[in-house]
Amino acid sequence: MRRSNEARSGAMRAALMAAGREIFVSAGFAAATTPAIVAAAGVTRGALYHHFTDKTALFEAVIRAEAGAVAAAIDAATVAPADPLEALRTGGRAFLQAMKAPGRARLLLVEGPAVLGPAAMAAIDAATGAATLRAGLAEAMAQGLLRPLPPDATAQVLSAGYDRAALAIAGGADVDAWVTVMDALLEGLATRR
Amino acid sequence: MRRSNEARSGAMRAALMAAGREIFVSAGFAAATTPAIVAAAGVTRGALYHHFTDKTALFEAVIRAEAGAVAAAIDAATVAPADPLEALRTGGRAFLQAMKAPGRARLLLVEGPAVLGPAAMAAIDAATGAATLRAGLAEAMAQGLLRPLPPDATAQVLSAGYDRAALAIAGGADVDAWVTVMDALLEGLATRR
DNA sequence: ATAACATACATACAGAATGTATGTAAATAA
DNA sequence: TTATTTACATACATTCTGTATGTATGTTAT
Repeated sequence: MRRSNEARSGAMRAALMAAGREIFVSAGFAAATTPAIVAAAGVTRGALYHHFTDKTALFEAVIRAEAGAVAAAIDAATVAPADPLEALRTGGRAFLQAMKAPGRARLLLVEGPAVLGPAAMAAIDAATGAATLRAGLAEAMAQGLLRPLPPDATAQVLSAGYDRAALAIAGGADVDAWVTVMDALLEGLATRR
Repeated sequence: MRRSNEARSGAMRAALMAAGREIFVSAGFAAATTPAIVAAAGVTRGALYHHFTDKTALFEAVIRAEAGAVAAAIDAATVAPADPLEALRTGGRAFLQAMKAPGRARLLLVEGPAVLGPAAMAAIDAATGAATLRAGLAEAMAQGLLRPLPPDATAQVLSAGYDRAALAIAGGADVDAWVTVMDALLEGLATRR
């Protein structure tokens, strides 16, 4: 069985990331041991430390993949938005839907900020989805649909609300109540007619 | 020098919690080693493991103290509120003020949820401050000052916004922008007149 | 095609941290 | 005062992390 190095590396990285995701979710980053991870992948620690500088680097790769998946799901859901406000509501719902993936909320909202730091997580989010939210808000404000407010802080506060909703839903909470509240929040920020 | 066991234990627990807080803040829970903590307290690991079952138990004691301090600061600031809505705004500002204590935002909002879990942190918050916020919202809704919404989800979403604000401020952000946004959020949820 | 080299991965090792077990001194109880 | 519990220190066993080293497989050049 002869495989190119590129194919081998790609498959190995994917296998390590999948195993890492599994252990990180079930045990948390701190209790996720590298022996457990490589056992789940059916390899040795040599492979892990060949492809990733350390346990944190593997974790970061997993986080980036998760963040990318969420961003892709939101992008796919917000094609052809009627208006910026509707786009925000739709994007929010798509976010909550995407965050239902098992373990994803814990990875992106709890472990990630603790392990990589809030700043690094913000940078990852910015590279993926957060910029879209901020741009959507700014656009809605420019069109006079939303009250003029500091766009950065507004985007982050709304994002924090959606994050908390995602965590609650991951914990078994009812989706509808949270969608209701988030929609009310957005409507409250809309200009009066 | 003769001291009662109760006094000894109290002083030792306080010293360990102070040293733990210091190291947890500077290094994070994972990188905070028990040798470093007891060195900062000027004792040995024997004292630590006599008073706390493990490193996590010490951490939880520190977290509970921090949460209690925040709750006390909010309580002190919200004596004699004009109306429920004003109480919410005042409480929010007091929260942001209290969260300026160095390292507090990281402890309560980043490390705590990761180490103890979001559920345990919610329980700690509930025992301290979160119940007040929820009650304030419910009261404001009952008086017709706020739109009727699921009180739990609403309280958590607002709390998440204030949390994010506290983290941003801890990271050096300007307080005013965040107060503006949070006040706008509350005003948006108020009933129209 | 084969020698020379690089890449992929496994094995072996050194250091450090955690939690426990055990030992000693001080305080409380009998 | 003696007995017993409490407070703390020291010593130990286990386990994990990251690195160093070794081997096999793939790639490049002559």
